[in-house]
Amino acid sequence: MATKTKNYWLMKSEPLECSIDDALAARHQVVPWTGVRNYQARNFMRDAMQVGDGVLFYHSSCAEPGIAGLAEVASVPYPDATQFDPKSKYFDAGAQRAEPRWIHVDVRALRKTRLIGIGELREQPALADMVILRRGNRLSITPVTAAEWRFITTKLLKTA
DNA sequence: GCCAACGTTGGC
DNA sequence: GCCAACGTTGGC
Repeated sequence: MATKTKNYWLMKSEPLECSIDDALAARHQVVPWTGVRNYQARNFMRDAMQVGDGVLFYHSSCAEPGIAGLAEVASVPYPDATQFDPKSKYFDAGAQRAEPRWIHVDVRALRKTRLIGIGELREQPALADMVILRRGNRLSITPVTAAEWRFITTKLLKTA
């Protein structure tokens, strides 16, 4: 069986909900990536992610948006329990247990990094084509190229 | 709080 | 299937 190439992702989290510190403090540093309610983002998790893929842990909707840590995909895709919980803000009345609509993976935080703000990311010619930086981008999970990953984790983070 | 951009919904 | 209205995202 052929081993697939490792892929890379940027995953947004609101730090008030789950910051990189929260993730590092979790049991085994693993958090279930619940609450994604966008089909494109779901499809990345369901169809393309593999255990061990690299993840840029990004803080969004906060005072200092940017990359805050490194993580990895830690599980295969499985149904998001919050879709069935009427008390959850992610409850989806249309989701059927027999055919779950929302699927997610677990993410393991590896380490906190210095905060690489969105402004700094935009300054890098090497990152000019990053999906996250595209005009109007709102996707909470976006693919990162191997070259972008290498640039960020070696060049931008070499002293961190 | 503003608002551009985008996804979803639902009437037709 | 079209598309206007509406809701959400997320940086600023």
